[in-house]
Amino acid sequence: MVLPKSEEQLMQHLWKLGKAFMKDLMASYDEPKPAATTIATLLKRLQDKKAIGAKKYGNVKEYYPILKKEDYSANQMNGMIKNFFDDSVSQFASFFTSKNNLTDEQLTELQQIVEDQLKARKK
Amino acid sequence: MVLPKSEEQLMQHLWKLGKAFMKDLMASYDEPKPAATTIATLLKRLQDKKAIGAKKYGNVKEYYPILKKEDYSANQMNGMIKNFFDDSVSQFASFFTSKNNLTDEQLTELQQIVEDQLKARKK
DNA sequence: GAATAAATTCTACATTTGTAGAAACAAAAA
DNA sequence: TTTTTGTTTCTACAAATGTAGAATTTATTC
Repeated sequence: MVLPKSEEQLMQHLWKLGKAFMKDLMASYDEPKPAATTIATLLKRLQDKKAIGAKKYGNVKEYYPILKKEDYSANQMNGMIKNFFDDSVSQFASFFTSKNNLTDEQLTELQQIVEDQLKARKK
Repeated sequence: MVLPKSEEQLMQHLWKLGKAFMKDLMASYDEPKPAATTIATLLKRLQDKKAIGAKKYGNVKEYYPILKKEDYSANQMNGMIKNFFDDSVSQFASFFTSKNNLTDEQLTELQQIVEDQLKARKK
């Protein structure tokens, strides 16, 4: 599933909140906030796509994500890797570590992560 | 710069080719190939956006990327990190290494890359 | 219970994206 | 030099996306 930018943004808020009412979502937008009806439209579209669900309380609904952030981002990632790195993870890794996206600390942290990961697999 | 899917796809072909005439681009699409006019439209739009340039040879044009793949993908990547990993590169790295996107070999390779990178910086 | 406020549903519309036909054009082939 | 063919330019249009007003529905407050 690939969502348009505006819907993805809303999903980000909802993922962060876990579940939320209109007002919570509204609150999570920066100024200048979109019109409530704009958010409502996006919520409707996301429901149609089954990316989110809603539980009714009176006239008000509480929304919650159905699509998992992990799944969605893994997807995105794979798309990126495929398109920008010829499906070669190492090429990706190389790019990712060289561009000074990372501070020395982060790089050291990454080293640790990789090590742990390798250790975990050996078992 | 964020490009729509279809334009990005065309950019991928052009990045791979370096520079290309219509027929080269056409050739780089899998079956079922889009209509030539479809590609032409995308080329036009990309020119308007200054993502590509063209040199005229008679009635024919040779196209070349202006937007660099490295820049474009770095952008994408940063967007992903910001949106999906709270701006935390290490969180991203962690996700990235754990998802079994990586074989043991690749992970070892990454380890090497990180190490080299660190070593290079120490200087 | 009437007025107010928030959320929802319905409707609308401009812009962007995906896709391509028709016409014009120029290079190559016959 | 006429025909053919690939390319470009122009035009078009449906679908998706971004944005929101109007009307309606409830819940809440006076």
